[in-house]
Amino acid sequence: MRLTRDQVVTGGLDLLDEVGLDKLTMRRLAAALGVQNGATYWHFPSKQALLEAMADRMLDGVAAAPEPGVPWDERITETAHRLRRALLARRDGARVFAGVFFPLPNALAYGESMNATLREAGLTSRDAVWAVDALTYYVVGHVAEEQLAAALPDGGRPAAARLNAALDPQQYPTLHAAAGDVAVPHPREHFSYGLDLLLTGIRARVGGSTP
Amino acid sequence: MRLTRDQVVTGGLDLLDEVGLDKLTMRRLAAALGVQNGATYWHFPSKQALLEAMADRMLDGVAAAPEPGVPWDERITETAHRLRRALLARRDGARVFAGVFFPLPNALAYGESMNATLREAGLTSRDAVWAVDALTYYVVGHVAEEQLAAALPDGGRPAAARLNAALDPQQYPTLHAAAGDVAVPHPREHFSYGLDLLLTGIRARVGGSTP
DNA sequence: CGTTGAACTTCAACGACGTTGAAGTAACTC
DNA sequence: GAGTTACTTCAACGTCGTTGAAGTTCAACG
Repeated sequence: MRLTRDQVVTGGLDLLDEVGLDKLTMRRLAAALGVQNGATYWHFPSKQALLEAMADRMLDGVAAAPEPGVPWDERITETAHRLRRALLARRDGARVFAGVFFPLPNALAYGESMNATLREAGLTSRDAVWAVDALTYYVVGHVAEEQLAAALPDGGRPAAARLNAALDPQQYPTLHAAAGDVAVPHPREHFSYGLDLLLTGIRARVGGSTP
Repeated sequence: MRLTRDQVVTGGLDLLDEVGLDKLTMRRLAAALGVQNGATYWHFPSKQALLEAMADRMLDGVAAAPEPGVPWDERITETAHRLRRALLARRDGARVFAGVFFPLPNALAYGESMNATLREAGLTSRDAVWAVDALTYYVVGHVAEEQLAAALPDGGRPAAARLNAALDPQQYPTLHAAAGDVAVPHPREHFSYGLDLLLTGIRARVGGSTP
């Protein structure tokens, strides 16, 4: 059976879901594809190149088709949520994405969509680029932590216990008091809160001077 | 010559500066410490445990001693900049920090400092925790990218050329137009911009209703 | 001082990993 | 059907994190 480049990417993503990024191995991938070890190296020069292709595949459909009547801040919110869902859809998706350096087509399309929306809203070129950066760092960081928590053993019980044991009320009074809020039961609300902080900041830049 | 736990951590950080995270190896570390391969495993059960200790060491002094007269938003800004400088001070510092799961003493002290300041400012317990999360994701993400760019070969020239080649003006018009802003010459200003977006958002939550 | 037990190191190995290259096999082209 | 390209197999190289048994150093105690 011959392999396709696309089959390798798909197999990589399926294997990622199954075993996680740490156990995602070229040998394991070859085995999952029913092929010998070196075979994937015909389609990708290195594991890193494969991971980049996987990352870009994950971002399929994240770039928003600009809907006409929707205000800019809702479009930003929608795209940020789309990116979050795309990363969340695959095990360790955020870590895979964060490990990729070069901007690939879907990532560029995402950046272009965000950037264009912010330019329309009235930001300068420089401010738009920087605002997209801030938004993206936030989304990726948040999802990475979501997925980390999801991957903890026993639903995070031992980790939570270890944290509570470390939270000495003398040294860390407000954290100790907030322990119930740290064990997050509402990830989507949590995500939206930080996203809204950024959006409020951007709105202030838009509403102010437009030189 | 006997080893100390602290010597291993210090040696690890020095080696990190010298060779970077990818080439930071237990064997190389042992060699740098003038010791045989297995020796470090007496002081740390695993490489991950050593990395956690290194990460916490990096955060020494980041938690702000609460200065009396300074308003809350300036204290947040100051602490965020301190975290950035601490991560920036070591090669791949942000990546090392991001790879650590459990909150260690200095990380907890940082969280407590941020959280306490936001509680004083008037945020609810839940909002304070979530706002600290957003701030921290932003700082770590930003520094990770700063250090990634700093580690590019030839000062990033080939990477910038590759990016410009990929930035088709038809598909990515606003990104293409902003190409000059993407090659960031002012990292500190860039950092402050995103940080101010978040602070503006937090100020709006503080100034509004305080139920 | 001499001995004992703990603290620490050495040494050799295990299994797994990414990657490579020579040799083989299948598929398309003419 | 011959030849070339496309792809796979197979065996290996070097490196990695980690382990465990055996050795060494050191401090404390009798």
